[in-house]
Amino acid sequence: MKKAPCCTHKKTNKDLTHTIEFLKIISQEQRLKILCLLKNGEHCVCDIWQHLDMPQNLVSHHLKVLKDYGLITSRKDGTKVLYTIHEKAVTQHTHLLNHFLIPYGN
Amino acid sequence: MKKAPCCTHKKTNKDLTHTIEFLKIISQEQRLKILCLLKNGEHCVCDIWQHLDMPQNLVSHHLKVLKDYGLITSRKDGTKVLYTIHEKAVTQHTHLLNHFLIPYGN
DNA sequence: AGTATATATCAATATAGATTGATATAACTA
DNA sequence: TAGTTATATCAATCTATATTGATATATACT
Repeated sequence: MKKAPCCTHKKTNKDLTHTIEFLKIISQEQRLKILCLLKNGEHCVCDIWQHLDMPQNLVSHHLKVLKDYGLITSRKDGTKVLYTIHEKAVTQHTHLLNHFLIPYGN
Repeated sequence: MKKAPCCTHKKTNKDLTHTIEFLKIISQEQRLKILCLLKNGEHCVCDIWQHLDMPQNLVSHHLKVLKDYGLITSRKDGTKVLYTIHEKAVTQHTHLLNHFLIPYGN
């Protein structure tokens, strides 16, 4: 049986690990909603928790997860902290994902 | 604050639920490996568990999850069961995912 | 300085789901 | 029919992580 590249090559295996990490992070309703909200512009934490109707500390926690993995960035503005999607990083990860799902030439 | 479509519209909310289900299913190393293996051709269960070095019953279980969600199909061939990726379904789900992550016009 | 608002952190609990071991079913072969 | 191979199912356990409640920090305002 011919071995598939996704499971043999070291580089591809590393890519797989990264893709799984990425997927585990975004496969969570609250976090995907946050990303979707941020993809169209900068928002502070209070915007987010009021809009998504979830506790402030939980939003902060999810934002930390997203930021730690480089999917969003932040900047301070007075007492507020404004978050933005890191479009380039997200795009790179989705491209990597497609690599594992879509056959060559599609 | 202008509400983002991903969280307001009923249709989009339904899409979000489906996308989350899809992501939860593929955000699992063994399952993504299986999909990656199947994306380049049909394989029986014994191919898969031998190739991915995991117990047969676990492979069967993951295959069931993937099939129940329509990401793969199967056909019998004697004692063997051959599985294939359902390319169209996978592509549809990845498109839906991009909708939640990539800003309009990108 | 004292109060209010915005955000972050931490420990504890709850919960979903991956994995394992044992066993069942189904088809082919001698 | 008995034995062998391929696959599926079930119950039990293990593990990761989302959520909650309480609290800390940091900035702005009077």
